[in-house]
Amino acid sequence: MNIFQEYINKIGNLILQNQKKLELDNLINLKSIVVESPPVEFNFDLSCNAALVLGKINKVNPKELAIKIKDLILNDLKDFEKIEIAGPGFLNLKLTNNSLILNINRILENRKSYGKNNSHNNYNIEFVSANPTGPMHVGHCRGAIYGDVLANLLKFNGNQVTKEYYINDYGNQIDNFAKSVFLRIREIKYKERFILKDDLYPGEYIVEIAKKIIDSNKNEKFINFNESLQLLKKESLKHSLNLIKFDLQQLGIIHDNFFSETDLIKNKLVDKAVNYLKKKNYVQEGYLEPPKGETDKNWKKTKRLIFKSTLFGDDTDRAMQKNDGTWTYFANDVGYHMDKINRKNKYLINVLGADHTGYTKRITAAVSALSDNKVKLDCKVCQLVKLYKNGKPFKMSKRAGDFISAQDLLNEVNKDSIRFMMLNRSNDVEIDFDFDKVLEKSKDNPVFYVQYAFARISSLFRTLKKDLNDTIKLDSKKFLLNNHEIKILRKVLEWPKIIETASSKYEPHKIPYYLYELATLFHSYWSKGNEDQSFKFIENGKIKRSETLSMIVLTAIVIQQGMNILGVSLPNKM
RNA sequence: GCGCCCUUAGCUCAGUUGGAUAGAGCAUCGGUUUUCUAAACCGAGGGUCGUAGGUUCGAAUCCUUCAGGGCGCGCCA
Repeated sequence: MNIFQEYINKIGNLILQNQKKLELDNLINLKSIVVESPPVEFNFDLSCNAALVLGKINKVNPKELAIKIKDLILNDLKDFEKIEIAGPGFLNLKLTNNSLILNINRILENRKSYGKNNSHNNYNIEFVSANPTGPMHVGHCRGAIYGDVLANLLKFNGNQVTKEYYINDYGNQIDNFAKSVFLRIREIKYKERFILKDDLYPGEYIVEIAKKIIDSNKNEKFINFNESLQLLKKESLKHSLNLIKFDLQQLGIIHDNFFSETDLIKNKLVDKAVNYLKKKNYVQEGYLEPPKGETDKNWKKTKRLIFKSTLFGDDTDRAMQKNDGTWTYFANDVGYHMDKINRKNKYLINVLGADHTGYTKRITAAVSALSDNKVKLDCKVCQLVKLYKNGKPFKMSKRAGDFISAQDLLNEVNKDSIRFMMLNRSNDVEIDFDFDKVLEKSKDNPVFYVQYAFARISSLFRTLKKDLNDTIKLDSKKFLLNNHEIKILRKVLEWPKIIETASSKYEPHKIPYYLYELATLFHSYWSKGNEDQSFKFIENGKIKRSETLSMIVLTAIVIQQGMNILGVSLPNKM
C-alpha cells in the first residue's frame, strides 16, 4: 500500500468523471497531479496540487477550481473530515478517524510487506569489481555498500536482483602483480632484496601472499619468473580474491556471481559481441585522433576496429583493439555486457568509483548498441571518501601500500557505523568521514540514534512482558491520536513513498535520512513523559492507550525494515 | 581544450518530474534526569540557496553566462 498513490488515483478518477461539472477542457496533464505530505505546521494528513496543475493548463483561477474540487471530494469520498484550501491553491486534506484506523490496521496486518511497491524486473548490479591485485580500499567500501543496499532495496520492492563482481584477472596488471609476488618469494627464500620499481606492488600483503604460496608449493624453486608465471598468477589471484572476499564479508556483503574476465575471453564472448556490432555497422575498421589530454608516447595511428560510440552520445569513438591487435579492456567489457544482456536482465547498474567517471559514456553507449536500446545501463559514480581522525587526514597503513584499506577502516569503526555513514550521503557528493564522530555515542552519530530508538521500544515491550510481533487491537470506539502520535503516523505513511523514490532513482541515502526523522519523532514522544507524567506510556505495568501501542509498533516495523535494507543491526538493548 | 560531479546557516549536509514561511545535525547560548533506557528531550539565535541573466502566476529546483572546488580525459586496467 501507498496511501499517496491511492489518493492520486482516487482523486484523478474523480476529476476525470466530473470533467464537465468542473468545466475543464483539458485534462492532458492529469499525470502531474500528486498527493504528498503537506508541511507539518499545516497539520493535515495529505496535500494535493490538482487545482494548481489543472488551473494552469485550463487558464482558470486555481483557488476557484480548488473550491469545486474540494466539494467534489467531500461529496464522493467519505474519507476526509476536513479539506482546506491553502497557499496558491493547494488542497489540504484531513482523514477521518475511521480511515486512520483502517490504514493503521492494514499496516499491522501486513507488517512484512508494508512499504513494498510491487515491481517485478530483473536487475543486475555490478559493484566493487576491485582489481584482484590486493585488498579493498576505502573507496571500494563506499561503492560496495552502495551496491549492496541498492540490491536490498530493489529486492525488497519485489525485483529479481543479481549482485555481481567482475574479476579483472587479465592483462598486464596481473603479470605485474605476479611478478611482485615472485620477487617477494625470492626475498624470503633467497634473501634477495625487494626493490620497489614503478610497476610493482608495494603492500605488505604481497609478502603474506608470498609466504602462503611458498607453504603450499614446497617443491617449487621459483628460479625463473616466466616458468613460474602460470602457477603464480593462479595462486596469487586466489589469495587476493580471498582477501577481498574477507573484506566484503566483514562489511556484510555477499555477491551472487563472480564473473572472470579470463573466462570471458576463453569463451569467445568478446568475438561474439564484436561480430554482432560489426553486423550492425557500429564497429568498423578505422583510425582515431590522438587523445587531447596528456600526450601518450605509445600512441600510434594505425588501422584497427573502432566502436562508433558517438552514435550513442559518447564524446569520441573508442578503440576495440590495441596496437598488437588484441582486445582493449573496453572491448572485453563490451563482451561482458553482452553476456549480462543475454542473461535477460532488463536493468543494468554499474557502481563505479570517481576515477571512472570518464568511462561511463562509452559503456552506456555499448549497452544501447548491443540491446537496441532495450536494456538500460545506469552507471552510478560514488565520489571520494576522505578520512579524518582528530580533525586531521588519516594516514594510510603500511600493510596495504599506497592506500587506506577496508581493514584499516574496520579496525577503527564497526560495520554498522561504516554502512550507515557511507549511505548517509548522496552518492555523488564527497564524504568526509571522521572517525571520532562515528565513535561517539551520541546524536552526532545517526546510527546509534536510530538503534537507540529501537532499543527503547524493545525495553518497553520487556516492561510490558509482551512480544513486538504480537497482534494488537485498536480500540476504535474511543480512538483519538494525540499530537505526537499523529506526527508518527504521518511519517510512517510516507515509508512506501520513500522506498519507491529511493529505488526508482537509485538513491538509497534517502533511507537513513528518513529513519533518522522517524527516530526523532519517537524520541520526542518518549521524552514527553519526563516533563509530563500523563504522557507516560505505561501505568501499573500496562499500556495506557492502544493508540500509543499501535504507533510504537508501526515505528518498530518501519525501523526494522529500513535497517534490514541498510544491513545494519538492531540491538534490543544498548 | 573537453566531459562528469559539487557550490544551500559558522561547519557537515538534506531538499531538483517547478509550488506553501528553504530544513536537519554539529557548533554557540539557555533549560530538563527520585522516571517506560538522559546514548535522550525542550527552547533561542543563525540564510542575497556561488555570480549574472532568462523562462512564468510561481525557481534552490528548468535554460544560458561567468566564477570557485573535485574527479577524469589511453591503443592501461
